[in-house]
Amino acid sequence: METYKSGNRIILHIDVNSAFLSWEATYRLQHGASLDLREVPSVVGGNEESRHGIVLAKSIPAKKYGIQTGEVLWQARNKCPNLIIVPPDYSLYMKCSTALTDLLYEYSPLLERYSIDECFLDITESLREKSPLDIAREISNKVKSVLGFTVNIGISVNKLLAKMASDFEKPDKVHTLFPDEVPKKLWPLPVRDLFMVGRRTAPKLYRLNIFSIGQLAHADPEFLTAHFKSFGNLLWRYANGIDNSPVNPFSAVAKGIGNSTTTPFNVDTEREALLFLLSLVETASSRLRSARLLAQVVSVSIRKTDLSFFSHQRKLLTPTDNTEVLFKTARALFREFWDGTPLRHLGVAFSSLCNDRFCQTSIFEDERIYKKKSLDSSIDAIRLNHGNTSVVRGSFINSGIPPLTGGIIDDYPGMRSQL
DNA sequence: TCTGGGGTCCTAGGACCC
DNA sequence: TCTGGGGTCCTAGGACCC
Repeated sequence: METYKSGNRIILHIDVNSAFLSWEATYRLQHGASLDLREVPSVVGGNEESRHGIVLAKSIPAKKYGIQTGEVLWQARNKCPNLIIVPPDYSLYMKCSTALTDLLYEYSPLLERYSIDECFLDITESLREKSPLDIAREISNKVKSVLGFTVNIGISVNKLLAKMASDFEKPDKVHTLFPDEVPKKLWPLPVRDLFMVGRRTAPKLYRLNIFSIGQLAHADPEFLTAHFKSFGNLLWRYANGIDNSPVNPFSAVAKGIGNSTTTPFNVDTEREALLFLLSLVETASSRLRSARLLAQVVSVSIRKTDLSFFSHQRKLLTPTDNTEVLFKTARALFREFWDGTPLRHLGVAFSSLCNDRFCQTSIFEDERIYKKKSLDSSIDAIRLNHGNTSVVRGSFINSGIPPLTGGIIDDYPGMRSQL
């Protein structure tokens, strides 16, 4: 039986089951642990003392207690008193993610890394005598035997349907969702399950008497456009399984680089706020330089203790990767819009990026910029060779504020909210 | 004693230009 | 002396993803 037609592309969506938790469990088993975290109620969670205490990933037994990703840890513990909580190890997760993509490249070069634990793979040209289901099962078995963790794989003719398919029953399952299966497999699902229907859009759809994906698919596109603008049309197309976006192996080119942090304590003085901003700029600008990028837009964001969020941004005359220039811009922005109320979160982001070899530099750049550049690159090199704490700005000493804030993860694609 | 940190994309309004 | 229309750029905010 052929549920796919020749002429269609065949796309797989590979999704690691409970990624952080599976990777943590696999690593621990390989290093002598006797307990498999996946088999007991457990979560990967942040540090509660520094106000990072939320659930980052949960085991399936933990899910049965109603524990949800993003939930605060004390709530999770209330739901399950003997919950095991382990801290995250992002460098391990990056290694596991890379090991997965290396394995997938054996099946097709048309691989798009969608997030740390999700990939799209276009296997149209790799099919030959095998069926898509055969290849998916082969990949699934190989990942399990070679890497030790399980994946869900969705198969269809486009990325949207493949992604929806991989979200069906878990873990360690392969599902198809070909266009002729859409009415039976996709349309009965709650509309909230559709990709791009989030916590704000779902209630708006309910008010329009749309509760299932099928009801959305059968709604009048013009009616949806009237309520949601162009987003309404996107929703209608997704509900009908329509998506023409290609698997893009080059999607990893960064459009923005940012660092943000929830501060361990409320920040209510400018001095402390600026130190946090500086420590964020230090890591974000060093990521910029190691990716050989310059930024032309600097933005600063804050979150107040009531969780309200504000941001300000400014475009520079000349793109730069210089820590001092970027920090001074961030400082000016912050001073312009902070009203002195206590903050629980600060962020810095750089965008309008361009390659440092092809960027237009200003004719007003003077010689001092070369000294600044060489200072930045010297500090980067020392930190690389001797650790991040080997060179630290004096203003941080005895401040209680870390001199560098935010992870330095290179060559890692960001997430896109659309396919 | 509230909810992390990394992203992308879209929209609306204002400034400014011709 | 009273005002059109089209276009681009910039900025803030809000939605979504994992």
